[in-house]
Amino acid sequence: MNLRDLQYVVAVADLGQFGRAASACNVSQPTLSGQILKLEEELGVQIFERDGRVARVTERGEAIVAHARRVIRAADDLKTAAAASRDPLEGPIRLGIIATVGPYLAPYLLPAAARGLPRAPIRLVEDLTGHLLPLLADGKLDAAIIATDPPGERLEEIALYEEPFCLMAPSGHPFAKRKSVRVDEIDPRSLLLLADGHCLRDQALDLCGHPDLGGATGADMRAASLETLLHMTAAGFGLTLAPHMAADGWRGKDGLVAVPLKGENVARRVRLVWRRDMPRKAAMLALADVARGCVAAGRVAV
Amino acid sequence: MNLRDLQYVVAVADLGQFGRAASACNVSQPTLSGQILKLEEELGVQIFERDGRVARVTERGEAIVAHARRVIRAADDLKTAAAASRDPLEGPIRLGIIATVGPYLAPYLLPAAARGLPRAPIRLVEDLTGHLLPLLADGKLDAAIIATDPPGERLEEIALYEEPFCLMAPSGHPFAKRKSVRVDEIDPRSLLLLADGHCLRDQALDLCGHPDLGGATGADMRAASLETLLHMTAAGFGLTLAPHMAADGWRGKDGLVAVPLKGENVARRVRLVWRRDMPRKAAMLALADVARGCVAAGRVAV
DNA sequence: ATGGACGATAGGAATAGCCGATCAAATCAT
DNA sequence: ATGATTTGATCGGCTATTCCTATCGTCCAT
Repeated sequence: MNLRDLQYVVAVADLGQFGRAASACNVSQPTLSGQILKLEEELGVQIFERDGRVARVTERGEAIVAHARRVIRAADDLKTAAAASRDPLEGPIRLGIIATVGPYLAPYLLPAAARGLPRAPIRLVEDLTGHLLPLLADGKLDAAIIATDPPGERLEEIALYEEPFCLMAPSGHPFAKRKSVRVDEIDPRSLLLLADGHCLRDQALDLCGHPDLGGATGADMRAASLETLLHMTAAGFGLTLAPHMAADGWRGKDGLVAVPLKGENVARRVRLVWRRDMPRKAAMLALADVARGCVAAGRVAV
Repeated sequence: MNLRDLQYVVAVADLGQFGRAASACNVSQPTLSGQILKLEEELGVQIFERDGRVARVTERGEAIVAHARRVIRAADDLKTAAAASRDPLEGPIRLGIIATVGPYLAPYLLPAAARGLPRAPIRLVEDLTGHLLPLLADGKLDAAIIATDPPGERLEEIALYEEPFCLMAPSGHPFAKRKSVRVDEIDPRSLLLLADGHCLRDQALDLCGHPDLGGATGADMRAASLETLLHMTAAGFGLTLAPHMAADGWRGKDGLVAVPLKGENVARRVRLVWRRDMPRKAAMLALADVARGCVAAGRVAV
């Protein structure tokens, strides 16, 4: 058995074809075929079902493939650890970030990181929490910035900042003139919400209640971005909860007013998370420092 | 990089010498030296410090070695998974068992397992919980039978049975004639205890109090085995808490009486634990069934 | 039926891994 | 101090593995 063979197996499992897998691995198709055949014989398990069209993973093969992924991830970690032991702050950091933080933090974070971590270029991936965490677990991301409790013990986290929510109301709205609004004053049916999967959607529903009403909110919005939501709010379609950094971008613009919220937990905790096995903890801590610096020094948020 | 190279690294780290490591790996010393040298160059990290006498792991090497162990364990798991996918119930099970369970359960468990799991011979390792758990984590054991909560999320467990404690008293003792004794009636200073590291010692102290007195119990015993303790008790040196299965062995013998205990938590929960990554869960569940069968069917315990 | 896509097979070339023999440095015993 | 011993590195040659190109068989779609 061999690390390379396992990479071949994973490639076939991912791409569904021997030929594609071979070119992805930069070897010829016969080479890959032969090695996999040999491995199957060595293990006594047929991993793939070849029916001429596609290569499917057999039921017994599934376990093998899963373990192969684990081995490869561990080997990658070893290489990363070796590189990190030269200089943990050197080498690219693949950073996931949720869609309701990315647009507002990135413009500050990226330049700050370029200064604070000059040898560690940041590659940003913006997506939903539910998509980022598997990528993280798979070793396809080095870290992620999210706003919910990370699941399980396999992840390590460090808090970046607390970000209060604001109620966003069109300027004509009765709330627009208020100093503050209590969460229980807000009619959840008037709330405009993001699409499923955005943690901000769940947090807004948690705060303003009635998640049991299902999707029966006023406009029944499933907006793909916070900006869409804010435009809709300005146009008078309803109200929105926005994190402070998003609200800040609209300060001074016409048509939309940010009103502080009163109540329990009217803030979200934004944190940096990474796999506990990831060998560049020093880089993670440095990145967290940079991010905290953005928030503290800049005009950004809380 | 290669799985074999990583095995070489781990062998050197474990044995402290290139030569020994080479023979442990069944290769010549020049081969092993060469491969490790090549790996060090490839990773850009000097893993070992050669000073002519011993090969020490460098500080930067420590991380590499730790990751290498992880890779190898994952690869071993893959092989195990392959074998298990043929028949999970085939192949030896290396089973750790704590010293206060082993002598009483093993005589029933081993024959029962030989019948219930005929193709999975049990290799029993008796030791303290604190020694078994690292062996388990290292993949040097497949499972362990312990009586405390397993730490962390990396282990999976299944309860086997609840085993009440009995107060063991010499036949002349006032408690010997009682139907039952409350734990708070027992003077902890009269308790004979096992050596440090036995969970039963801690459990006895938890029940009868005064762990803050340090070792100031009556006879200040640190017995290595429960049998020693029971003999001491029979000889009148004090009292002992014994799990039901151990007490049962003395039933009918002169000089020692087992008295049921009253109170909270006067039982221990014996369970089977294994690494979550271990691919033979089916064998674990079958083994647990066998063990439960011993306890239920036999005259053993509760 | 036929062309195209896919994987298996065969034979030869390149590479990597291995061994025995030997060398250099450090340690130990006299 | 000095020779013996131990330990790891180096060298030359051998072997096994891995890889490639070319080719074939099979299945599917046209």
